[in-house]
Amino acid sequence: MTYEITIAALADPTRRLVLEALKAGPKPVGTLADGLPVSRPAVSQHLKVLSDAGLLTVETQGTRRLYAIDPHGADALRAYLDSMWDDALAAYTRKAREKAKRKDTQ
Amino acid sequence: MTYEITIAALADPTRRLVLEALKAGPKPVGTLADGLPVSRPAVSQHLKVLSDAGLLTVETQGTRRLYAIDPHGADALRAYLDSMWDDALAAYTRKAREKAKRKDTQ
DNA sequence: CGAATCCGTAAGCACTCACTTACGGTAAGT
DNA sequence: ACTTACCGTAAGTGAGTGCTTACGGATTCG
Repeated sequence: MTYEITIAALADPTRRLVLEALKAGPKPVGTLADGLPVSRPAVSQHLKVLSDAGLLTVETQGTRRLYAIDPHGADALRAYLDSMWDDALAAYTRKAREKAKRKDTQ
Repeated sequence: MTYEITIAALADPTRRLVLEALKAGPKPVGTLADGLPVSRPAVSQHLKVLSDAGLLTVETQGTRRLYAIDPHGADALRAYLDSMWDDALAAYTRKAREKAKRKDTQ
């Protein structure tokens, strides 16, 4: 899964509430909607977005559908943040070191 | 800085392009705009959003303004991802272990 | 087989937001 | 002082999206 879709999925506050609710464990759609400030169809749409982003897993049990957090759903996003900010931090420290060296040789 | 603003700032593709461009080092607004598919005012607006999110630092040099990646800008977001998905992973492995145990005692 | 439950999807609407052009303000060069 | 370069902001517009109500499909229970 690409990290772009993951960021877009996490950008919505209601979808983050869904994830928070799922931290306690898998839940069906109706139960999730009861604890959220939006309607059940809205929750269903958010669950689709989160699933497409690879953040959730689905398990069908009869007419119910159990949604759960995918433990590896945020891996790509974490890798992106690491690559972006590790490079930035390296450039930062390198520049700071050069600055110190210049000051040293003066 | 709260992670919500960080996610919202990173959700836009053009803003991610700005960050990619700044990986090579600090740049003024005009130089950034030359390498991006949008106008200079658009870049200026994106830079404001990124700065408000704590992802960028600004340094004024005469009439020019040098923007650079803040090395600690994504810390809050990383902490959020860690707390959310470490818990999910713990719950997942715990459940898997219980499942194995049940199978064991059968 | 019929009723009820659980859920996803379609259609429509209001709102947000990314973009553009136009403008004004500040610092450097002649 | 005047011009030029660099930049932020205001105003307006169009596309994207999160929400609702309404509807239809699938499964379970009587």
